[in-house]
Amino acid sequence: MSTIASFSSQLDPVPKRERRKEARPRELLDAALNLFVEKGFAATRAEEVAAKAGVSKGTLFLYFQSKEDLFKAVIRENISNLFPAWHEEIQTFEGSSGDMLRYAMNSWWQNVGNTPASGIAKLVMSEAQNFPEIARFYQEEVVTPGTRMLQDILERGVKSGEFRPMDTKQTVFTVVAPMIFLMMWKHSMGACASSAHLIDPEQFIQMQVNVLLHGMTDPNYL
Amino acid sequence: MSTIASFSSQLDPVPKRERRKEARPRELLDAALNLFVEKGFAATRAEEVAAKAGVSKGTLFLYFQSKEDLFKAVIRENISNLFPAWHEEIQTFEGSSGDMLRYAMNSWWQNVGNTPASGIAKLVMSEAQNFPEIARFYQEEVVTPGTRMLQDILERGVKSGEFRPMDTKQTVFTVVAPMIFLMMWKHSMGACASSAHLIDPEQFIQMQVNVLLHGMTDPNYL
Amino acid sequence: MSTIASFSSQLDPVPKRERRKEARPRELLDAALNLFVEKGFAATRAEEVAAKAGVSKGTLFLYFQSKEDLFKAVIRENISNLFPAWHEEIQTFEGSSGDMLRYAMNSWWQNVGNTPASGIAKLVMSEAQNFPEIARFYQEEVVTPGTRMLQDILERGVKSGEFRPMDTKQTVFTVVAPMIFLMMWKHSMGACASSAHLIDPEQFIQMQVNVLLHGMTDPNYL
Amino acid sequence: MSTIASFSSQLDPVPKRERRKEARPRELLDAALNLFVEKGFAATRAEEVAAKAGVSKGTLFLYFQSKEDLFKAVIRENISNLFPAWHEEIQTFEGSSGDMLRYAMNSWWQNVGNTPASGIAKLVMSEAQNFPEIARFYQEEVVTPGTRMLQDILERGVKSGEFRPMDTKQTVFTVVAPMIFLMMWKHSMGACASSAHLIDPEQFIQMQVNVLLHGMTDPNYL
DNA sequence: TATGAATGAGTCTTCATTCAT
DNA sequence: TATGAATGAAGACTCATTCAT
Repeated sequence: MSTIASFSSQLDPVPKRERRKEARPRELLDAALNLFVEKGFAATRAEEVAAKAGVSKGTLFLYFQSKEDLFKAVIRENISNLFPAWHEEIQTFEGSSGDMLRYAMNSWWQNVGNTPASGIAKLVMSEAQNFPEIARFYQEEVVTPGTRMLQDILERGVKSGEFRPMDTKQTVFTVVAPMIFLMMWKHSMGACASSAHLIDPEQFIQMQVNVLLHGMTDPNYL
Repeated sequence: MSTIASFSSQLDPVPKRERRKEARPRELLDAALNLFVEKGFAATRAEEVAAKAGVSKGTLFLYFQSKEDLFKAVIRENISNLFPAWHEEIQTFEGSSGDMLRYAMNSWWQNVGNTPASGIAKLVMSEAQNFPEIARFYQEEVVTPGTRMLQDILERGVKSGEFRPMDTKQTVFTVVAPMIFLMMWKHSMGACASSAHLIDPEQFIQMQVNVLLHGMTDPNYL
Repeated sequence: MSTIASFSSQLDPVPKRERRKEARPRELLDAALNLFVEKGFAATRAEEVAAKAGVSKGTLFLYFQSKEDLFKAVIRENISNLFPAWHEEIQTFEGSSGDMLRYAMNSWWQNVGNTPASGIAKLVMSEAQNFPEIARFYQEEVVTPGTRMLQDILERGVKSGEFRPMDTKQTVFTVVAPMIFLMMWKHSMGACASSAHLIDPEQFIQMQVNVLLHGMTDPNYL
Repeated sequence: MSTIASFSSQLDPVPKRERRKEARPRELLDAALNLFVEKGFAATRAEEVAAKAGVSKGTLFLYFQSKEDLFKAVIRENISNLFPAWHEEIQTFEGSSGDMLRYAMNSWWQNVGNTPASGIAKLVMSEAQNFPEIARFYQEEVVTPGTRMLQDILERGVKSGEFRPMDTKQTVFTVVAPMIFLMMWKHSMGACASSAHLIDPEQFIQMQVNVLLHGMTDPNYL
C-alpha cells in the first residue's frame, strides 16, 4: 500500500507552489465554506467544520490559527475564481448591447447567483464590518473587475447609439443592484419567504433586463 | 453657554439613580440602534447597550423582555412606524405615477436610506439565518407593507395607462432592489470604498428612477 | 367615610399587645404564606408577595429586612395556632383508644392536612436545611406537642389493655408517618400525579387506622 | 503506607488537565449527589459540582446537557438502577409474605434509606413544585416501579391467605409512608433533632413492620 | 501530525435590595 | 410611610482554544 501511495505521488509531482501542507486544509475550507454560507460566521461552530471535514476539532487549529483566520482563508480561496471564462465570453460576444446585457445577467445567474458562490458574496457583505480586510480584498478581486466588465457593456451600447448617453460609472450600479439584491434575498429573507414574497429569480432577471432597457413607460415593449 | 452649563451642572450633579421612566425606552432604543448597526446584533452585548444609554444592565431588561425583543422594538420604532404617515402621503399624492415613484424613492432615502435605520435592513438580512424569528418579524412589519405600498404605485400607473401592463407583484422587486442594494452597500462595501466605487446615493436614485421609467434605450429621455 | 373609619377604630380598640405596626404586615404575611406554600420559598418572588398584598415592592422591605426574614415570620406566625381547640378535644374524649386514635387522625386531616396549614409543614420540612433556626422552632412548637398528644393516646390504650405493650415514644412515629407523608405527597408528587398514583386521603386515613390497629394479617378485620 | 503515598505523589504531580473520560461521570454524579442533598437542587451551583469533582465548569456540561439532566442522572444512578436487582431478589424470595415485606423494608433501608440516596427523595419532594419535569421523571423512574414492587408483595400475601383481602393499590401507600417519612425526617427535622425526637431508624422499621402486619391491638404479637 | 478531553472567559437573564421621590 | 425605577451580583450555559497523549 505504501508502495502504491509513494508511486502515485511520484506520478503526480506536486508543483512547487502548491505546498503539500495545503492538501488537508482544502477539505476544511470546503466544509467551512458550506457551513459559513448556510449558517453565517458566528453561528458556525469550529467543531462542526472539523466534523464535516472528517477531522477532529484539534486538527482544525493545526491548520488555521483561529476561526477568524479560517474565515478569511475561505473567502480568499473562493473569490478569485469567480470571473474565469465568463469575462472571456463577454469579451467575444457578438450582437446588440441589449442582448449582451441580457446575456451577461443570465450568465451571472447561471454561474454565480444560482451557485454556492452567491453565498460567499452574501457572507462578505454581511461580515464586511467585522472583517474590513476581507471587504477590501473582495472589492479588489470581485467588485472592481465585475463592474468594469458591466461598464464595458454599457459603454459599448452608448458608443453604438443603442443606449442613450449616460454616466456609465454610476449607471453600472443600476445593473449590479438587482444581482446583489437577489443574492442577499436568497440567503436571508428568501429562507423564510412567506408565499407572498417568493421571487422567481429567472423571471425577475428577465423583467429586470426589460425594465433596464425599456423602462416602465414604454408602451411598445412588454 | 458654558457659563450656564457649568452653573446648571453645579445644581444638578446628575444623580446616580435618575428616574426617567418616560425617556428610558427611547434612550435604550437609540443606543441599541447605533450599536446594532455598528457591530451587528449578535456582537452587541446587552450591557453595552445599557451602558451607552447610561443605565445598568438590569434596567435594559426592565423595559425589554430580551435582547431579541429589543431588536424588534428597534425595527418597529425606526421603520414600521414610518409606514402610516408614508402611506398617507402616497395615498393623497397628486401627480403622475412616475413622479409618485420618484417621490417615494426620494422620500425613502430621506427617512430611511440616509439614516441609521438603513443599517437595520442590512442587519436583518445579515442575521436572518441566525434569527429566523426576527426575519419573520421584519417580513411582516416591513417587507409586506413596503412592497404593498410600492405595488400600489405601480398598479396606479398601469391603471392610468402611464405604465405598460406588467406583473406588478414581481416588478415591485425591481423597485425594491436598488434600495436594498444601497443599504447593503452603504453598510458593507461602502465602508471601505476605494474611490473607484463610491456611490453618490442621491444621484444613484435619480438615475435609478429614470432607468426604471424610461429604460436605457429611450433616446428621448436623459 | 373617614368618620366611620375612625369611629369603627374606636369601637375595636386594638389590644396593647397587638401593635399597630403589625397591622399591615399581616397582609404581607398572608400573601407570603399562600405563595410560599404554592411555589416554594426560592421560587416565590418578593414582588409577587407585595403585589398579592396590594402594596409595592419597596413596602415589603419596609416591614421585613429580607425575604428570608419574611419567610421566618410567615412560619412563626402560622405555626403557633395549629394546636388550639384540637388538643382540648382530645383531652376530653370518651370512648375506646382505638376510636380515639381514629378520631385524632380524622380530626388532623380536617384541621391540618386538608388546610393550608399542611403547606406550612411541607415548607418547613423542605427548607429545614436552609433554615435550621426555623426547623428548631417548628420542632418546639409543633412536633413536641403533637407527638406528646399522640403518645398520650397510645399510653392510654396500653394502660387500658386495649393496645399491646409497646415503646410508645417510638411507636408514635408510626402514627405520625402517614400524616407527614400525606402532607408531603399532597404538596409535591400529588401535583403531578399520574392517575396511577392518586391518593384518596380520607380513604387512606381509614385504611391507615385499620392497619395500625389490626395489621394486615388479622383475617377477622376488614 | 505514608511512604508509598508521598513517593507516588512525587511521581504524579496531578496534571492540571487529566484525561479521565471514563471516570468523570461517576465523579460528577457523586459530587452532585452530595451537594444536592446537602444544599438542595436550586441552591447548588453547577460550578460547585464541577469544583467538587475536581473539574472546571465546562467539563460538567461536557457530560450532562444541563443541570436538570445532571439531577436526573443522579436519580437514575442512585435509585432507578437499584430496582432490577431488587426486583429479582423479591421475585425469587422464598418465605412468608410477612418476611418478604420485612426483608424489602430492611433492604430498602440498607440500600437507600441509610445512604445519601435517601436525600434524593427528600429533594425531589421538596423541589417538585419548582421542577415539575423532575417530579414527573421521579414518578416514572422510582415511584411507579417502587410501588409496583410493593404491591406485588401485598398481592402475594393476599393470594396466599396470609394477608386479609385489601385494596392493594391504596394499601401500598401504607407501606410507603414510613419510608418517605424516614427520609424526610432524616433530612429535615432530624438534622436539628432535639434528643426527645431522635428516631432509631432500624428499630422504627422493625416496629413499623410489626404494626403493619399485626396492628397494635393484637396481644399475641410483640 | 492527529485527537478530543478539558478549560474558562464571555453573555444573557433574573431578582433581592436600595433609594430618590 | 409608600412607591417603583434602578441597581448589580449571581448563575446557567456556550464554544473557541489549548494541550496531554
